[in-house]
Amino acid sequence: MDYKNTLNLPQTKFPMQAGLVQSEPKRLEQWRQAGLYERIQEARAGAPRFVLHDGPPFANGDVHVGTALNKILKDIIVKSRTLRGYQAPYVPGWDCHGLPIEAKVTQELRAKGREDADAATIRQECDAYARRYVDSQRTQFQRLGVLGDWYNPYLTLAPAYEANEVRLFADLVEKGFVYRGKKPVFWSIPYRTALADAEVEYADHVSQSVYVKFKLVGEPNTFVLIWTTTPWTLPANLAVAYNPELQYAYVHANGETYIVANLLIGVIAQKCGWENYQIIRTATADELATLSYDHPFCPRTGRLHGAGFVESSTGTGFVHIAPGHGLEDYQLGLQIGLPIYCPVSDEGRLAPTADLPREQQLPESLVGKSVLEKNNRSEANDAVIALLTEGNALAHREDYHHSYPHCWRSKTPIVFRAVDQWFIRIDHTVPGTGQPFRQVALGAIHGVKWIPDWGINRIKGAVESRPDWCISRQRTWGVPIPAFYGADGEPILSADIVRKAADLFEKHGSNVWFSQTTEELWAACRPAGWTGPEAVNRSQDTLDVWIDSGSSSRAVLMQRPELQHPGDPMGWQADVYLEGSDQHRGWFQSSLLLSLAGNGAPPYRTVLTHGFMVDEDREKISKSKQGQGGYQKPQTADRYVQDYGADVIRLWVASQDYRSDIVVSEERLKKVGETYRLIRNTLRYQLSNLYDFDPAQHTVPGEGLTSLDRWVLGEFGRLEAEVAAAYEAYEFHVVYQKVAQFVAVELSSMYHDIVKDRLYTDAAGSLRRRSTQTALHRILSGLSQMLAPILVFTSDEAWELIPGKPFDSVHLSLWEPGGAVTAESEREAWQILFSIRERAMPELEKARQAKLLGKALEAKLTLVLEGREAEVAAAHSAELREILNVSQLSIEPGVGFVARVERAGGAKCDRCWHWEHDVGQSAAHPTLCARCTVAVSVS
RNA sequence: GGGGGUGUAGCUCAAGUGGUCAGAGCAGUCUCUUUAUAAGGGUCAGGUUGUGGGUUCGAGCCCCACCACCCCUACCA
Repeated sequence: MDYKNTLNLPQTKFPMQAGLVQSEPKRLEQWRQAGLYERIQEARAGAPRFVLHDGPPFANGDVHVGTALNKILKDIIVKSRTLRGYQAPYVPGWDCHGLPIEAKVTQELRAKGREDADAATIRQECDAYARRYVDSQRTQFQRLGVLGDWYNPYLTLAPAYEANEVRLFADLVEKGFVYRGKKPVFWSIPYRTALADAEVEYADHVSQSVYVKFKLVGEPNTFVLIWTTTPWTLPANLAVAYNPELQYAYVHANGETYIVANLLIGVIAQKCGWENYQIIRTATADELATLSYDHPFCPRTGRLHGAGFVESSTGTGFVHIAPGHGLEDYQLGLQIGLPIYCPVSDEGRLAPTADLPREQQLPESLVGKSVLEKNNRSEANDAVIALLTEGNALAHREDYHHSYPHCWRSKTPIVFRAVDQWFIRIDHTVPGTGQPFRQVALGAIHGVKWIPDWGINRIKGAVESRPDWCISRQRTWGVPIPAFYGADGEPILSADIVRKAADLFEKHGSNVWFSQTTEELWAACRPAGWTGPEAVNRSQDTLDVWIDSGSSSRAVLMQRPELQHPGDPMGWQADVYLEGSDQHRGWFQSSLLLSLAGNGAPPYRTVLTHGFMVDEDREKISKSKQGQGGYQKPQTADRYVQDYGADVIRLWVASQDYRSDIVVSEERLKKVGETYRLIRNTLRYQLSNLYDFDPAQHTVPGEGLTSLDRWVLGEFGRLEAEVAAAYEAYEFHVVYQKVAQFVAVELSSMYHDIVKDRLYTDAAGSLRRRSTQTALHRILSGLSQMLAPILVFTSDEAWELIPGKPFDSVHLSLWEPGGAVTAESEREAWQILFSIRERAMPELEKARQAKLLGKALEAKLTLVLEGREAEVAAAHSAELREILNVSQLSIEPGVGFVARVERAGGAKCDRCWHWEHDVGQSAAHPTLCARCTVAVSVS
């Protein structure tokens, strides 16, 4: 007779093969139809709130793996808090304004021959463009298993958002933070606009550096030598700076006399080809202060000034000062009363200005020369160098390799250029505190928790060193700065005006600023009882996009009822912000400054930071490398999802400590795929052995469980507690490590392997089997729950098949970890038993290698034990035999540890494969052991 | 050029205030199983903790220098 079908062999609908790429979209659809996100929020109504505020990605392009990492981490946090009973809403957002979209749209319009499109038209196109990408990115984010309020996100282009952003701006105006000034700012020539610090990327660059002779007035044949990497700024030169702390000397060479810094003489001599130079005498700082020089090609003179920022590491010790082209130059210029002279037009061409008499300015030959570089050369540089050569003012010219700021969009080198712009004054004295805003901000930083803790240094560094915030952009696609200009050209800006504009934006969208006439706008925005000048023009500038996203505390956190912490006066503050570490300078900072200035408090309580994606060589994933065939496939989220499935991607995200860099490689993903299969098979094993288990009827209470089951539940309880703590601390890689280890060791290698015999061969309804099923059921539920934030699809798939579950989705369930605890004495006994097992296994393996036996059940094992081990083993000999999985075990007291293996006696039971002496006692079942005979007759 | 971070077996992670702490899992090897079977069990092997110094009776863990990579920064004018 074939007894195989009398066994309780595993049965389940949970497939071994996941087929994630096909199955995940189905589950996603199931969730969508069920309104899972909404149901979760309803289920947690009244529960304590946990708010993670989303940093808005830019609504352009496909979702990059790095962006996917960020979103997945956020989702893991939200889901894990939800699981623990919090109401954790997730409102995704998108950053919709800005140069990349405007550039793309104008390009498209140009291609369609619509070069004459006006601002309002361009903006409508931009709006449509941004929304298109919001849709496409939304789909990609959802595919990752991220749950949220996807169809009610926050968009920085929404009229209500713009209105609240502008109201926040009004508060800043009211408190005196905002001013208009002419200062050097980053300027993108191709896009004809000022750029924010955060819109600048550093890249390697080769500059044409020149050593230039400035002829001293009244000292024949004597020159001050300056060095610059930007020859095109020389027409703007108004002074020369030296460092009073440095030593300078007169040097005679090639028949001329030069003044340079002592420390640099050697280097300069080599570069300029001074073969037999002589140091004539030192030049004191007092002496230098009296000197003036003739500009090399503009008919004017300048003076020398002491300045601490001049360094002696490179150059000549003298710095050419152009207050219109550098921040330090500008500051020095202000100090000594120089005009902020910037003879470069918006288009990046040299041009005279009204700051100086025309005759003192650049020669006609330079006018119109373009500063913009192509292949490391620019017309302006070439023309200036030609003039210098002509005038015998060029001492040396060489390529200079360094990293230089570039426009993030056009990838061209930016220029520093003084223009009239709107600024936020960072050192503004905060009304009511008497403290400079910068100090207030630094103080507030200490009230926020930064994870990892070095994050505080980053944000402090950013706030300490930042200049005033240039907030105006010469662009169309953005929130207009609601300012006007009077007949005299002076700006008109007040909080009341701005608030009225905000109301207008709220009603009609900010497009009104471009579609209506100045008269109409002024009529709508002019405050009642206005006594100031009347507006004749409106501002054409838009706000820096960092003001957009940085205003989300006002425009989102304070607006949405579901994001408030009821009963907390500061309840609008988010619990967590989570972005890449570059955002210390970016969104973390802009959000902090704006919320502090406008709302009076930081927008967040904890700021979490993650590292960046690097490839297998730990080099950053770069577009250029992609272009050179460095990657086989595009580094988009979708591509990885299509290859591995979202759950594997999520497990990969969880597997690494995200606080440092994240390695993305096929090898790594394949390894994680292995772990995924291990976990999946574990869940499958448990499910498949619960096919006939109804927790309502069959659950065995704690005291009735077998000791082994109590042991495993105790271990599992400890795991749950550790995993819960790891989630709490945002250490998901610890979750991964602990779970993977537990699944591989405690479950797969130990418990599951041991318990197979009971589950398959005991009578289906036997206490021992039901006891083990009780444990499996408990572990399966808990395991699904602790995996749910990471394996969002797989855990739900398993959960669905768990008998008697009280929630229809694991994501709705409440996870209460760390329930069962094994008594200490029982735990100690099991530790001893497993330690004996560990030492006995190799002995069994030796016998196997010697071909004495195949499976352990063919063995009889004799253990010689001493002391406590002997005691425990004797008291638990049945358990010990079971965990060794041998047919026969004999324990003998003795000395030390000896394990003797021989073939088991008796006969092999046809059903359970144990070797027993009681096989054949039943006439009905002559090939069965006594235990199986009972099992067969019961069932 | 400055600031911050990282660097432990092929891969991910561990190793309170320096003292059996060099460990785990995975992958790899050999092997047993056909009652989780495109699964499962067992066995073995793997690292002079980026490099070089130093402090100490004793250092992945403290100090110094250097190297590699990542992030931020500075118009080296």
